[in-house]
Amino acid sequence: MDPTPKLRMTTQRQVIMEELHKVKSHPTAGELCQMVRRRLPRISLGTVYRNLDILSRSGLIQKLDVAGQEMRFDGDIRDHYHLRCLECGGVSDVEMALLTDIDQEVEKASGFEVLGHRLEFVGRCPSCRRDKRAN
Amino acid sequence: MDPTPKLRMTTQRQVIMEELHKVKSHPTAGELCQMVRRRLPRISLGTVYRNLDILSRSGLIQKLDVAGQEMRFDGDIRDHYHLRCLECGGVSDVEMALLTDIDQEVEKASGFEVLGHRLEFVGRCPSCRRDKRAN
DNA sequence: TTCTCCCATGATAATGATTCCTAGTTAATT
DNA sequence: AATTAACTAGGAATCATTATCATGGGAGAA
Repeated sequence: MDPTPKLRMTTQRQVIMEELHKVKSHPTAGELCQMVRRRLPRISLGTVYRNLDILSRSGLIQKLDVAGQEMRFDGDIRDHYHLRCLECGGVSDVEMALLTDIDQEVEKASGFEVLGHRLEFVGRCPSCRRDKRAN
Repeated sequence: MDPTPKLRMTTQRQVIMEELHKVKSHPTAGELCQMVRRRLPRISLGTVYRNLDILSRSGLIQKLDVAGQEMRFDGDIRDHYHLRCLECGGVSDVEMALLTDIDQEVEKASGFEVLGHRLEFVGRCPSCRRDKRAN
C-alpha cells in the first residue's frame, strides 16, 4: 500500500543511534531515553520508541525481544546469541559460533518452514557471582 | 522465612490444569480463561493468572516466556524447545534432542554461571504454508 | 455440627511497557 | 526562501499483568 516513507536523519534519531552504539550493554527503551536525555533533555519517550522501531526495521540496529518484560536494543547488527543474568537482569553477548545446521534439521523433522532461531542463556554474571560470595 | 503455604486444590485450579492438559497448543492466560469459562463461567481472569503462576512455581505446569508480548503456558513440564509461526502466532513443540553441552561451553567461555538456555525457532507452520500457496 | 482459621475467589483498581493521536516543527528539495 | 512530507513533544489510550480487598468456603478442632 504505502510506499516506504523516506527517512530523515533528525537530531533525535542521530543521537539515539550514537548513544546505542556507545554501549555494549543492551539497553531498554527507557534506559536509552535517559542516556539520550543527557544530550537532548526534551526528547520524549515516545520518540525514542518510534525511532528504535524505525531504525530496527531499516536494519541499522537490532530489536532484541529477549525473555523478560522489556524489549532491548542492540547496536550490533551481527547475528549473535545472548546471556541474561537472573540477578541483575543484564544482557550480555555470547562468544559462540552460530548453530547453522539445526534450522534445516528442524525444518525436515517438523514440516515447518524454519526461518531462524533464537538462543539465549540464563545464569549469573561474574559481577553478581562476586557479590554473592560476599554474603 | 515463610514456610510455603499449603496448596488447596480448588475447583478452579483443578479445571485450569485439566483444560491446559487437554490441548497441545500453548495458550495465553486469556485464551485459557476462555476455555475454562466454558466450565466455570464466573471465573475471573485474575484467578487464572494467579493459579497459572502458582502451578508453575509448584512445577505442575510450565510458564513459557517465548518471544512476543503475551506469556504462554504449557501442560508438558518436560524440557523441550518451541517453534513459533510468524503468521498465525501459534507455538508448537519441536521434536529434537536437547543441546546438553553448550551450557558448559558457554560457562567456560564467558565467566557466567550458566543455569540453562532457551532455544526457539521461528517460521511458518504447515497450515499457514498451505494457505499461502492458495494466494 | 459448629466454630475458627486461612487460603482462595471475583471484581476492580493499579501498574508498567508500548502505541496512538494531534498540533506544531523541521529537514530536505526545488 | 518556499514547500511539504516526515518528524517531534506531550499526553492519552491500550494491553497484559499484578495488586488490593471484601467476601466465600473448605479443613480441622472442639
